[in-house]
Amino acid sequence: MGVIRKTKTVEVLLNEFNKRAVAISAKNLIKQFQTSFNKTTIYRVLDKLEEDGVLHSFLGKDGLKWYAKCKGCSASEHNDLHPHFQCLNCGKVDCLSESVKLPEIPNRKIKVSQLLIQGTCDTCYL
Amino acid sequence: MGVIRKTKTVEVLLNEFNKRAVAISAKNLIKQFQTSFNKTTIYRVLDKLEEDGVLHSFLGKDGLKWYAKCKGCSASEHNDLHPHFQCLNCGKVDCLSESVKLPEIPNRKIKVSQLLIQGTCDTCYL
DNA sequence: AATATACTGCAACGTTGTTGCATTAACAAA
DNA sequence: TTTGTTAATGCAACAACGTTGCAGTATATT
Ligand SMILES: [Zn+2]
Ligand SMILES: [Zn+2]
Ligand SMILES: [Zn+2]
Ligand SMILES: [Zn+2]
Repeated sequence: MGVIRKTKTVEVLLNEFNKRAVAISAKNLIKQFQTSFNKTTIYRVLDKLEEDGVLHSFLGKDGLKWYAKCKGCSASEHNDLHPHFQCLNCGKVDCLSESVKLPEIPNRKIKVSQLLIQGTCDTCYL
Repeated sequence: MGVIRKTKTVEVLLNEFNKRAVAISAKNLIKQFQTSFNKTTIYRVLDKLEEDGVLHSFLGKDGLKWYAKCKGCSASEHNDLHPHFQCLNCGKVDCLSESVKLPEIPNRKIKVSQLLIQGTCDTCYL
């Protein structure tokens, strides 16, 4: 399907992802824009933006859904196999550009992988 | 705290993990034993078994909580940094003994990591 | 057997996310 | 600009997974 119309919600959410260079959770966006948009709308716009290859999603440490901007993805090809880092202190989540070398697994066909690294981020690192 | 009393629930659940060599989701156990045990009890026993170093937990592809037997863990030291494999066809989840080499991340302190590999398992692999 | 308390079941609740449907707004054609 | 099509939205209700409080029960110790 894909995002077709340039609505207020799409504009505002996209602007948020452009402004902040980090990943943002759906929960966070819903809280931030609760006076402007309904949570259902936010979930649906995020879905569409992911289908379109504008955002990619992954699960954070508590199973919450996070989104971040894609680099070089399209609706037909998603390239989001990079690891993510979540700070256990401030909760911030970043995309890591470093690639992961997956272990060898006999007799199995690997399709996707998600690596979530947790620890202390540069800001919280004392 | 730890598991102290050998109750029926503990016995049955532990037996289940010993019988099957794979990871089991809380959801699965609740469904399987819904006539025998209350879901609250199952959640609590799993919690305790994890605290005791008998089981370790991780999140599967949908954010569901999975448990598997620990090898060489204790209440004081948990050694569950191995990756897991989830079959996209049959849903089965295994612990992988292979270790993962984490990417270098400057200015951050790594505490935990969870790697979930998804694909087709040996049984479903045609 | 009596006691202390860990464990259990139940009901009610919390959070994240989804669905159905009526209304509104975006876009294009007239 | 006006009109018409239909995607997008808001709302309420729901669904799934998991948690909490509390009263009653079972375990282990004396
Ligand atoms: Zn931080
Ligand atoms: Zn990312
Ligand atoms: Zn399989
Ligand atoms: Zn494991």
